[in-house]
Amino acid sequence: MQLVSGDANLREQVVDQLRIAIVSGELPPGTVCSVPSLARTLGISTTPIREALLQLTSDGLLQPMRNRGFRVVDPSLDELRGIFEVRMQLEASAFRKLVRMGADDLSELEAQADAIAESVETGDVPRYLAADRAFHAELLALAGNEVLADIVLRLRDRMRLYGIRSQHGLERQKASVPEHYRIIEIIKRGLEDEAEALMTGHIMAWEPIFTEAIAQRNAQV
Amino acid sequence: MQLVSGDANLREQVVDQLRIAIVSGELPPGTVCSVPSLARTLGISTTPIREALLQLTSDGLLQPMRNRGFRVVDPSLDELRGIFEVRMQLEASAFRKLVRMGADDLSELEAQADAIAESVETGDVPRYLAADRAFHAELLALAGNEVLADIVLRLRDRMRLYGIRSQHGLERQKASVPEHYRIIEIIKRGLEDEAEALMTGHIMAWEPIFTEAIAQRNAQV
DNA sequence: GCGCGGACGATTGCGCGCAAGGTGGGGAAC
DNA sequence: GTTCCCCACCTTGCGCGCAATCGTCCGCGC
Repeated sequence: MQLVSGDANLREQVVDQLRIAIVSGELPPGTVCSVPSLARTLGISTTPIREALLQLTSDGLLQPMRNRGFRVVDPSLDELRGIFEVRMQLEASAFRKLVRMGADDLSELEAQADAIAESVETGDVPRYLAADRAFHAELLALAGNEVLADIVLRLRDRMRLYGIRSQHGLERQKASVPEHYRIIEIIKRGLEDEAEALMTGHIMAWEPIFTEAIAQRNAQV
Repeated sequence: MQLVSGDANLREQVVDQLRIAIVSGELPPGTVCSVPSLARTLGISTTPIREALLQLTSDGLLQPMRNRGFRVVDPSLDELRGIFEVRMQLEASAFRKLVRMGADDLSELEAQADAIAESVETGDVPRYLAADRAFHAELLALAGNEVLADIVLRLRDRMRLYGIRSQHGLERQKASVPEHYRIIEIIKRGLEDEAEALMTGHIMAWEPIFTEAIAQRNAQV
């Protein structure tokens, strides 16, 4: 893991890098991070490390082990199911609300949909993830409930993305491309009846992929 | 504000105390807290203070002002509406699911419902809040989605309780007593059709009370 | 061979100092 | 009186050391 000098303060850099390392599987579940060891590895002081680990603990990615360090939590199937259940409800209802309200400026959505399509074309998985996240963030912002948007985005950032590069994962990425354009079209035309079903399917299609990936991982261990 | 020696570490004590002070209105919106000033006030070092303020910032109760301190965020009506919208959806569907599944042990719920009734009887508002929170926490736990339960409880802990002691607030407390018993009865009898409406009403009945309280406060300033 | 105890090592939580940076107010200039 | 500039104060973010605590491992006794 390497710190990039993008953000100003060290704490946020550590949070971002560790989160990526955890959700991508680079830091497998069960790995124990400690404040002093990470400080040595990254060549910085313990203070921003400690603050970052506390943040990730609050986010549900780490769990503290008294005087032993912070352990990367096991992504249980129950947790995954719980996350998908909440996301499905909130994003579907937010989308339906957005379709009912209508929206003026869909250019950002269109730009991100294009970025998603290009990423799938070129096989650029990190860019796909970033663009997909940005697309849904914009969608949620348009729906006009910041609290809901914040919750959903945090849930996204908490999910392990183990199956993303699998055969099924790549197929799902490809299948998601037209769905994003369809989402935009539904907003433009105000097709409220189609909204909920499309969004539900769009989200839940990922569940078996992640479930399978986590189940495989658990079977290995 | 005073630190109680209940929890072990100072950080959590500070978080809890500050959260109570903020949601109760003891620390009005706009108040600026700084790490060194709070450290002097509480007579402890800056480190646990700083960690607590970062936590509350992440929870949405404070917002950092570069080199000026942490400001208690203004509880906008939009935010309140957003919180209620999410809570309504999640708690109602979780309750419906629980009624469908059924539950074995409702003794904890009954105990908390009794505590709620007693608190209203004696006018013990803090105890009412604690018991009501515990009741709904148990309800969410029985529904079997930890992720959802965590989200809802965090939203509860984020809401300002300004109107709780008003005339309408006290009336609402009294009206909520039979509703809690009714909730238990609905689980016992598996009355799935009544579940969603009751829970929605039970939650949303508070919205105008808090809305009014916040609107009044905003009008004063 | 097996169970137990004590010491070692590592970790957390907290206290504290310091450099960098921004805010606001007071004083000077016009 | 108004405006502008500069300085002093306060803040954040980070580095670092220390006491208390817990897990672990090795050696000793049985």
